[in-house]
Amino acid sequence: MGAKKIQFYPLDITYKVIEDKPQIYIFGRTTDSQQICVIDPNFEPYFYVLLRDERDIDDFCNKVIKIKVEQDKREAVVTKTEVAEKKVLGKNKKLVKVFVKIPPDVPVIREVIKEWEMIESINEYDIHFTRRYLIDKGIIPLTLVQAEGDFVTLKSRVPCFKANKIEQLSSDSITNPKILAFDIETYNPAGKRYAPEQHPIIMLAFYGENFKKVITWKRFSTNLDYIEFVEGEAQLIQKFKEILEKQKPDILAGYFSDGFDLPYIITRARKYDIELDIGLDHSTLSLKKGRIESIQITGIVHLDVFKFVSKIMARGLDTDSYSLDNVAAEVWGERKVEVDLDNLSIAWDNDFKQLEKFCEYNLKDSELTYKLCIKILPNIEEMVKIVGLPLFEINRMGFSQLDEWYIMRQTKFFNELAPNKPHYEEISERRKHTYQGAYVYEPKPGLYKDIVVFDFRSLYPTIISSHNIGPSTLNCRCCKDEAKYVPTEEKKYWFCKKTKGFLPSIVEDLISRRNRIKEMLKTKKDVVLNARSESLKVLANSFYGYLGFFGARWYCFECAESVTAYGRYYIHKVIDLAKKHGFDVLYSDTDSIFLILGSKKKEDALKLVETVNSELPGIMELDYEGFYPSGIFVSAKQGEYGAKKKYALLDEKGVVKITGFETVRRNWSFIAKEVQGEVLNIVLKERDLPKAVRYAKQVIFDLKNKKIPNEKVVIYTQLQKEIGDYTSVGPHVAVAQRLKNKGEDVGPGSMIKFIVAEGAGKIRDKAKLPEETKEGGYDADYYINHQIIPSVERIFDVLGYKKDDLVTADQSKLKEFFR
DNA sequence: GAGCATCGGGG
DNA sequence: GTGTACGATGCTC
Repeated sequence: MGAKKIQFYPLDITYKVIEDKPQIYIFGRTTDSQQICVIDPNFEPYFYVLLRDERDIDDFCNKVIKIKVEQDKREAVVTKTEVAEKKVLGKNKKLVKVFVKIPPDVPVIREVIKEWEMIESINEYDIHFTRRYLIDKGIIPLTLVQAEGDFVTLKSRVPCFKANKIEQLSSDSITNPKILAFDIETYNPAGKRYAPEQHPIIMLAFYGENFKKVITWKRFSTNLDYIEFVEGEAQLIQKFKEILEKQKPDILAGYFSDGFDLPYIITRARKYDIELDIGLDHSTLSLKKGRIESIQITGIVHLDVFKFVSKIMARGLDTDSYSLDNVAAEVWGERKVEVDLDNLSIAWDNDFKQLEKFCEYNLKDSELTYKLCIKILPNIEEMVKIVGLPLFEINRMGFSQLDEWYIMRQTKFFNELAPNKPHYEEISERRKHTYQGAYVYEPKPGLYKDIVVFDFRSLYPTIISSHNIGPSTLNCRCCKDEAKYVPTEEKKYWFCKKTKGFLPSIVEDLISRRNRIKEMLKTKKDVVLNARSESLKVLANSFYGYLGFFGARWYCFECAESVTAYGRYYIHKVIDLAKKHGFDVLYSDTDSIFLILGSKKKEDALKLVETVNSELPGIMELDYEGFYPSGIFVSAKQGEYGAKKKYALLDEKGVVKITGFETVRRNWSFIAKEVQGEVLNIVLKERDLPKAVRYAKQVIFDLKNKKIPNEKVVIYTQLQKEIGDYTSVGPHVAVAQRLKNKGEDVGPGSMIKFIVAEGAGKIRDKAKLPEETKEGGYDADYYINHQIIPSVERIFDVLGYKKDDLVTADQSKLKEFFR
């Protein structure tokens, strides 16, 4: 045994229990590009126990080793105990490391000892076995690992190698993992809910390097060679399996495929009793009960591109919709094939010639998904290498989780014991706890020109690092006498000056690593380094949020409160300096400051940044963010609480950037969205206020005179549950009820279209189906008062125009406001 | 003003 | 899963 050595890049990891022993399975590619599964049978599950009194350790070990719990014809036992030393909130403590046979024994044994009097706490009992393995072995997915052992024969789609030794070899990364993107189209008659139980998959597209394919099962004549016809849906699903088997991708990419494509395929496959045993270990895809969160394929990394885009990249994108179409358009200006999907089902039933176009559409979606995947993969990969968890998991994590698991990995190097996750009562307790947040300098609502914007580079991380903020350094005894208090209102916190804390060390390291990379990036452009820098930034910037996140293991309310206190302190410093230099401060929020240039020049603003930076301590730095020729600041809802983050800016390229306006969602009528966008455009680009007012008034006038086509006033709302289950009946529920009475199939998921029509009573009484409503039959007053006015009210409010002024036909008022 | 309902992504 | 929890916002009562 142990004769052979192989080197490989891990892609996916799982474990199996075989003969009452856990075995780690690591799937990856060898250095010569062969798929492989490396099995490590030598890792044991364990957890830690901290006793109230260290003198009880022997006693505890003697007791715990005797535990036997019968369960499912097997026995959960403690196999051994070890004494370990670790830091618990900065203090060295002796702990007992309790080993069990298989991972599911951990909760069983924990249940037995939970109430023991001598126990202070039980820790690290809820760490998934594979994650535990990666951390303890120091293995980083996607980078070079060496295993010693021998090949074994097992039921598997790839060669298996049993390792008796395994180690991280270097940080060399996998190159060109094979990516296959896919997308399905389903039969979905217009307005009907998605019903995977009823409606078939009619098209399936794949896209990869040198690979394009669309499978469909109604024949039509075509010259497109990538279209392949099969006999029916069952064969289409078989093709799905076949193609995966032949192509052997490392990564299968989809867009919202956790939530749609794969669950749909699974549901349909079940109908035909097709076993979706596509896992490299022949494991079958299945749906778990309840809310589907993710779908994992053993050995093949299923990436849901949408998840990463919407969770991690979201802030870097301007689009407020993360649809494939919008995201692709923003990332590189490419759009989907334009088709009306409502016609797909019609074409499927009647007009086969039309289907070719839908195949092109289908392929294009998978192509966009593929390209998007290529685009974001460096970012996910770098995050994988920094946090140290598998691609599949990193793909689906949010900021707090990424931070938490980054910290978890660091515990090994700092020899820290991980605190437990909070339980129900603790969470609700934490949720109640609030503290003073960031400073906001309220803007005076209005239309402005020549605005310069500055912001602090990584304000909160630099504060955490330079003030040593963390749970273990909070109000330390050693600095009590000469404490330098955090500038909170009551001076109640200080942080240790003598010993660097665990968390601040981590943040400092993140920042300095990033700075080194940024230095390198100055001399050469590099996609990977850039992605690494971005990942480090994301982790560092999320730290403050993590400290105050109710679900965090390293939650520290006092720390979060201190971070914002320092933040307010520093931003005030800048504001004071700006004023001293004669600038008018327009707006400031958290770490950014908007100044009005007035008679000054851009150069003066740049000079101010320099001056500020020369006076800031350490690594803290103010950046020049940009110049905007025009901007409108809008007051928030009537309340006194000012206009928080509600503004639209016109940048130097003529692009309007909107921040904080009520997200115009699909349950707004088209006309409301249209009016809001157009009014902002006129105001910012043309600065022609009378024109904006005229335009809005015209629309209102047109509504009154029923000149707006019905299609622009349709509101779309989705039914979420059975009609009978509603306690409060909204307009769409009332409409749905009538549809049902007519014998239509409506239920959870149905998209209800309605128009608020003329008539008496509540809105729900007036809600009518579009086809029931004659052209112009809508309730103009409703649309004016509940759709148009709310969408532009605040904008006009700023310009000194009240909503009544919009509704009255009196034009004389205009002159008053716009001379 | 609380609490219930919906959106999002996908066809 | 060595498992608990989406987050934000609007509408109705």
